[in-house]
Amino acid sequence: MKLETMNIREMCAEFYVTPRTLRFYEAKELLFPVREGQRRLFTKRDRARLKLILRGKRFGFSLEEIRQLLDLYHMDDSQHTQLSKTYEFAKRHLDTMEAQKAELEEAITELKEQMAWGADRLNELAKDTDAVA
Amino acid sequence: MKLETMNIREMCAEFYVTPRTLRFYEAKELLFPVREGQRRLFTKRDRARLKLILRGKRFGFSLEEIRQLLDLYHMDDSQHTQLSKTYEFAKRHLDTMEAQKAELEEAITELKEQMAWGADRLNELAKDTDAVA
DNA sequence: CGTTACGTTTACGTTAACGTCAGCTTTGCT
DNA sequence: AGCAAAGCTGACGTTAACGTAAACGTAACG
Repeated sequence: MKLETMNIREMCAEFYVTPRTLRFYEAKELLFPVREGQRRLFTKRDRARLKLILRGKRFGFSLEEIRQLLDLYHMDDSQHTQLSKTYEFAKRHLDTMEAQKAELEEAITELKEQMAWGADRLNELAKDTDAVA
Repeated sequence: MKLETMNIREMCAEFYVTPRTLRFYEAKELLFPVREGQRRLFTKRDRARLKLILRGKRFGFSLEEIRQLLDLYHMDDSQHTQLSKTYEFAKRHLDTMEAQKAELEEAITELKEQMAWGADRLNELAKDTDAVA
C-alpha cells in the first residue's frame, strides 16, 4: 500500500491537465504536493482537492473562490480558529449553487422548448422537399 | 407603445452592466442595437439576448459559445439554412447542461455534508466554552 | 452661445489562467 | 562514463472579457 502518492505525469493522465496547471495550482496554494528531492509527489489529499477544483471550474467559479472553499473540505480538528468564518462562506456558496441549480433547470426547460420548435421547422422542411420530389 | 427601444443608460440600469460591456457585446456580434444618428437603441430582441448572455455566463460558458446558441433562440422562419446545424449544436449544449445539473446536485449534497460536520465542530466548541465559563 | 450631459470611437491597460520556451538537475539505462 | 527522459525554475507570451482614458460629436438648457 505504498501507492499513496503520484508523480506529476500520473496526475496529468488521471485528471487530463498539464504539468503547468498543477504547478500553477501549487503556486496559488490550491495544492500542496510533498517533495522527494525536488520532484513533486501528489497525495490522496491533493487528488481530492484537484477533483473539487476542476468541478468548481466547471461551475464557473474562480480559482480564488475555490481556494477558500477547499478550506472547509480539508479543515481538521486542530484548526477551529477560522471555522465559523469558513462555515459562513460555505453557506453563501451553497446558496449561490442552489440558485444556480434553479436557473439551470429553467434554462433547460426553455432550451427544450426552442428545440421542439426547431424540430417542427425541420419536419416542415422535410415535407416540402417530399412534395417537390 | 413607442417604448420598444432603450438607450444605453437604461440598459445598463436594467441589467447591471456597464456601457463598455454593451458595446463590447455589439462588437462581438452578440447584440445588434439599431442606430438613431450615432446613438445605440436597444430593442426588445437585444434585451432578450442580453438576458440569455448573462445567464450563459453564470453557467461558465464563453461568449463565443453563447453567441452560437443565440442563433437558435432568434432564428426566424426565413432562415432555415443553418437550422439543422444549429439544432445539433443546441442538443450538445443541452446535454452538457444536464450533466452540469447532475454534478451540481452532487456538489450540493457533498457541501451540505461538510457543513453538517462543520456545524458539529462549532457545537462542540460552544460546549467547551460553556464548561470553562 | 457657451457649457453641461450623454454618447461615440479609438486605443492602450488589466486580470485570470494558463502556454511556451530556455536553461539547469536528477534519474534511469546502457 | 555518457546520454536521453523526466522534472524543475524562472520568465515572457497569450486569450478572454472587459476597464479606463483621451478626444470628439450633439442636443438641450439657461
